[in-house]
Order: sequence, then C-alpha cells, then structure tokens
Amino acid sequence: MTAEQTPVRRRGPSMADVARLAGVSGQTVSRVANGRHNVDADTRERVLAAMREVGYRPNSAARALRNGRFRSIGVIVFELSSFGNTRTLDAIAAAATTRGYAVNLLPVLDASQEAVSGAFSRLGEQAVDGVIILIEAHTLDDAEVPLPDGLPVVVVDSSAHYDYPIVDTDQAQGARLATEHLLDLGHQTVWHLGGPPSSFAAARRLRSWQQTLTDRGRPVPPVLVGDWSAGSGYEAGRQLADNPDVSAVFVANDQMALGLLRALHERGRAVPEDVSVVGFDDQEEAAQFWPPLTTIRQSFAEVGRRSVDALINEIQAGEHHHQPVSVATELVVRSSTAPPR
Amino acid sequence: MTAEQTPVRRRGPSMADVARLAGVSGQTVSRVANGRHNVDADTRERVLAAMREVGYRPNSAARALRNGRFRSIGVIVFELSSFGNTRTLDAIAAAATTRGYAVNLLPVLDASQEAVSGAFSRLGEQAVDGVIILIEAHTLDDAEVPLPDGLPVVVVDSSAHYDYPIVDTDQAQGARLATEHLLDLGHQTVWHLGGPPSSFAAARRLRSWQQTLTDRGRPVPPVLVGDWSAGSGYEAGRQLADNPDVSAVFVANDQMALGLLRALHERGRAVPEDVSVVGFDDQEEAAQFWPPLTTIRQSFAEVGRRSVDALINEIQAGEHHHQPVSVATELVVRSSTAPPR
DNA sequence: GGCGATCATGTTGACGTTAACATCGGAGGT
DNA sequence: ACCTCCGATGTTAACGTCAACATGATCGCC
Repeated sequence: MTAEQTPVRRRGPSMADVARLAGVSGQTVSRVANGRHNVDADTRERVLAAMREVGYRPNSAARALRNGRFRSIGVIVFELSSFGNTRTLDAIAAAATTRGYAVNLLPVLDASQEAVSGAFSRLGEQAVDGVIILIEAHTLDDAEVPLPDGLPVVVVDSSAHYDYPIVDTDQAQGARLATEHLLDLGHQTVWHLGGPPSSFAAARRLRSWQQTLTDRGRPVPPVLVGDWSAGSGYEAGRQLADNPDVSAVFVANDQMALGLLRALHERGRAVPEDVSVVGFDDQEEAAQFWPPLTTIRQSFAEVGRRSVDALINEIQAGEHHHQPVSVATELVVRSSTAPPR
Repeated sequence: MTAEQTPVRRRGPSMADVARLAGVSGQTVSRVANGRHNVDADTRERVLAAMREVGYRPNSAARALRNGRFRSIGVIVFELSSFGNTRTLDAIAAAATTRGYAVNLLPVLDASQEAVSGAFSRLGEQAVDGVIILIEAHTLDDAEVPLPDGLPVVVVDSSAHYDYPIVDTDQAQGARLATEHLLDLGHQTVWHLGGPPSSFAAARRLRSWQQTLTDRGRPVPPVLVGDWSAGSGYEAGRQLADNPDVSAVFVANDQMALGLLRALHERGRAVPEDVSVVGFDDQEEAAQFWPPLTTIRQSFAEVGRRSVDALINEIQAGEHHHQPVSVATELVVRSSTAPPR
C-alpha cells in the first residue's frame, strides 16, 4: 500500500517555467525581471504576461548566491526594551527599505555574555551584507567579539573604542543645552540623574553636565544613578525630593523623568515651582507628562538614516569613514522648568 | 597603463576551501557543518580546525537555494509607532530566534494604500518562508492584497475577516475586567475613551465595555474617540474633566490614559478621589504615572510567541489552525482607581 | 552590394550547498 | 573462510539566477 505522496509543488515557479510559457530563453526572462533595456517591447510584454500567469517571484536565494550580495543588512539589538533603540530601529528599517535593502533583526536575548556572542556567531550564518550594532558598548567590550572578518559594520553608540564607523546623537551638546537652560533660568546649580555607568551615552551626558557646571563656576552636586527605567527614576526622585537644596534636575532620559515627577508629586514638591526638571529624548509622551516635560529632543530618525547611509557606503564602496557622525539635539521648553522660587 | 585590479577576494571561503585544507571531500565538511553524527571524531576535529583556520561561514544563500527554505520569517509592521507593536515584535524576534528562524522586517512606510501594497509586493522578493502581519486590519481590507500564493501567513489582530490564522490578546475579556473593576468599586457607570475606529482591537474593547454595562443594567455614556496617542487622550480628557457626572473612565490604552491624567490634573480633578481611571496594556511606565495607573496587562510576549508558533507550524507542517488564538489579560490594580467619593 | 556595427536573443557554466547514491574497509555471524 | 551489514567517506547532480560569450539578423554607409 504505497502512500500517495501529495504532489505539492513546494517550490514556486522559476524562470524556466516562465521562459517555457513565453517561448523564450531563461536569459531573456532574467533580462525582463531585471529591467534591462535590450529586450524587444513585444517580447517583454509576452514575458511579463507569462510571469503574471504563473505568479513568478524571483528567488532571492539564487540571486544572492549568484551575485554574492544579499541586499540585506542585519541589526543587532538588545531587546527592543529602550525607547531609543526602538525609534532608531524604525528609522533604520525605513531608510534601508528606501535604499532597497531588507532588514534582518538579530535580537540579543538577554544581557549575558554568551547571549551577545551567540548573536554574533549567529550573525555569521545570516544572509546579510553588513551589520548595524545597536547595543550599548560595554556589553561588547569584553566579549571576544567574533565579528566575521570583512563584514561591514556600523556602531550606533557614543564610544570611540571601535574600529568601526560610529553614528550617534551628540550627547555632549544635548546635556550642555539642558544644563545651561536651567542655569540661565537662575538656578544656582543643577542636579543630575544619570543612566547606567555601562552606557557610553550616559557617561557622555554626565561628563558634559559636569563640564558645563564647572565652566560656569558652579558647584557640582553628587550624581544619582538610574538604569533608564521609570522605576529607577522614581527611586532617585524620592532621595532628591527630601533635599530642600534641590531646585533643578537634569534627568538623562524622559522615562526616568516620569518616575522622578511622580516622586516629587508624592512628596508634595511642586514642579516647576519648587523643582525644575529637564529630560532627554523627547519621546511622544513627554508633552503629556504632568507637567509637560521640558526636554532635549534627539533625532532618532536622523541617526537611523545616517547609520544606514554609512553602512551601505561601506558595503558598496568599501569605504570606511572613521570620522564619527554626530547628530545635533534641540531643547524643547515646556512647563517643567521655571526660574527658582 | 593597465589599472591594477585589487585582487580582493570578495567571497568568503567555501566548503571546497575547507575540504582542501582538511584533506576531505566537500560532503564531509557539509556533514560536520550540520552536526551529522556519521563522521569520525578525528576527521571532525580536522575539519573544524580547518574551518577555524580559514574562517569558514556557511553561505546561507546557497543553503536556502539548495533546501528551498530560508529559515526566515517576515514581519510586516506599520512603523514601530505603537507600544504594542514594538513589544510584540520584540517577542516575535525572540521566539523566532529561539526556534532557529531569522526575522525580516518589512516596514510599511506610511499609511497610504500604496505603501501597504508596496510592502506586500516587496514581500514576494523577500527571502522568507512565512509572514506575520502586524498592521491594523482596516489598512488591509480594501487593498488588493497580493499576498504570494501559498505563503504561510499569520495575522496578529482581532478581526475575523481573514483566511489566515489569527493570534491576539483577548480584548473583550480585558475590557470586561476593566469595566467590572470600576463598577465593583461602586461607580454608577463607566465612561470610555476608545481607540481609532479603524482598529479592530479598539472596536472589540469598546463593544465589550458596552456589553458589560448593559449586562449590569447601567447606562451607556457617549463614547470618546482617540487615536492611541497621549495627545489625543489629553484632548478627550479636557472634555471629560468638565463633566461632573464622570467618576470613572476606562481608557483603551495607557498612553491615552497618560494624557487624560494630565487633563484631569490641569482642571483640578483629583485622581482617584474625583475620577477613577483604568488603562490598557500595562506598559512599564504605567506604574510610574501620577498616580500609578490601574490597568489591564496584556502579554505581548505570549502573543508574539504564539504567532511564531502558529506560523512555524504552518511552514513546517502545512497545517492551518483557523481557530483564532486568544491570549488572556490580567487586571493590575494600582492607585488610579477608588470607590466614588 | 559588401562590411562592420548594432541589437535581440540564445547557450553555457558557475555561484556554494546537500540529497542521493556509490564505494570501500572492517566487524560480526555462521 | 565466506558473506552480510554498517559506518565512514567520496562522487554526482541539481537548486534558480545571471555574467560572459556566441549567434544571427538588421541596418547604414562607402
């Protein structure tokens, strides 16, 4: 009793099928598929009709094998946890698509060393022409980064520790903008709730805040440290709220600022009357915080676009631009800042 | 003057190179690369060493061509705008990676018809074995959806309008949970700020809220409509705040709830003393809203996992499960709800 | 009217991998 | 000692596409 094998055509139609139907050679089909001009108008029509009839789809595997290029870029992300990464990824995807490249997501499942190197080694088997790395630097630093040799890479980060082209927001400029805004309002000094020490972006913002204060001859208060999460902002806020000296705080991102605002409300300290707060990122919700948050807007779209440009440049021209790309930020004044009482 | 062509070996080493170095046939290298057991331990070592030496990486294009499978799934997303999509995508990426599949991002650049069908036709050229669709239904409905024939598809949405398997959060159960929570606290009725009419998820939540009220013999207040954004929540909140009849509001997502809270604060209506508010999603920040938001937690992780499971099942077994998958939600009580004054 | 130029189209082979089959040597059974 | 079976390894061909080259027809020009 021979089991009747379902004769399901698993593969789709190929050029050969189209060619047969149109009565031409495979090569002609190829030419039509690739929009070459040296095909007779009639023939082209006939081929296109045949393609439609059989539902032809070019096989990208065969194409990639033949051409040695995948027209695809990989993006290594550490979860899509953070607001910034998400937005940047979005911009990358848009830019890549526009440039005719597909985007391959290579998630790093947890923060462990092995997960990171796991992602990197998986990379070797991926069908990508280049990679954009979207995870914070420290996670990489120690890892024996087994990046496949000769694979173009662009890093989105604020570290200068790489041999790869770097694109990022100008953290220092943004932090200066925030700090100066508060000082200009008349505050004696500005406190700072920073991001995790492992983040270069956080370190840059912190350093620049510090620098701005000393440039102006102001005392530098002790730094509070959060982990980017709103919860950690709340924790820090509870400490700050009880300190009557605190009249102005620069928070390293909007999410932490949200938690900080909650802590201040809880303790009955009015914003901005008692305490002024400036965030960083300008995520959509910041305008709807209570009170609406003054913050530093960074253009994730621009960062995404620039990193794709840099990567595709590397892929197609083989050119490295080791000159880091810095994207400027912008101060957005809302209601969470005011002169000291 | 013949320009010296840089003899850059653009292609990486292939199995043949490894085979030559290890003194075996290509097939043996293939067996080692795929972890087959029928290879002598010594030989395997020799091959592995050779691989390391030349820096061998399997060429996934050749593999895909040979096997007819890409081990890759596509995800069609309408920007990564919404919190929910982002989280679901994250879960999908994690689940897919765990199952050994790569994830291809297929962004829909704008809401226009052509952008959507653009994404779909691009799909035909993508190296994917199946697709998960993460865009709201209405955008698809009218479109001549030119989905490649025979390509496995899973839709993450609450519509039943598809021929494809569907996975989504149990919107109706969540909305009922929210509404009942408020009624149980003693509120006479519950107002509703819904999502855009184009969203099936929003429609489900609305319908279930309505149903719950009528089941309990309560009056059904007029519906307010937002677009998921915090800004639209603020707009709606300004209307609600001036209405003294409003003592309880069920908001269709947390972001809009944030804006609504701001509007209530602005008008001096205390939460929860004057007005109780329940959100939907339980995004991380909800616990740090002012006051911390009572909300409906939906498991994006589960939705992502289940949709990947469904898709891979379809890919590997060819089985469709037209039975929609519904993922349960959970009420998380915080400080934004209380009995009426 | 002959000759090369130009253009549409066809033929061949290679990209790197692996399924299917072939081969070969030794272990085990009678 | 002979035969079988099994496991390790090699050989061949094919997946779908496209560059490179080959062919043959048409055209214009001296």
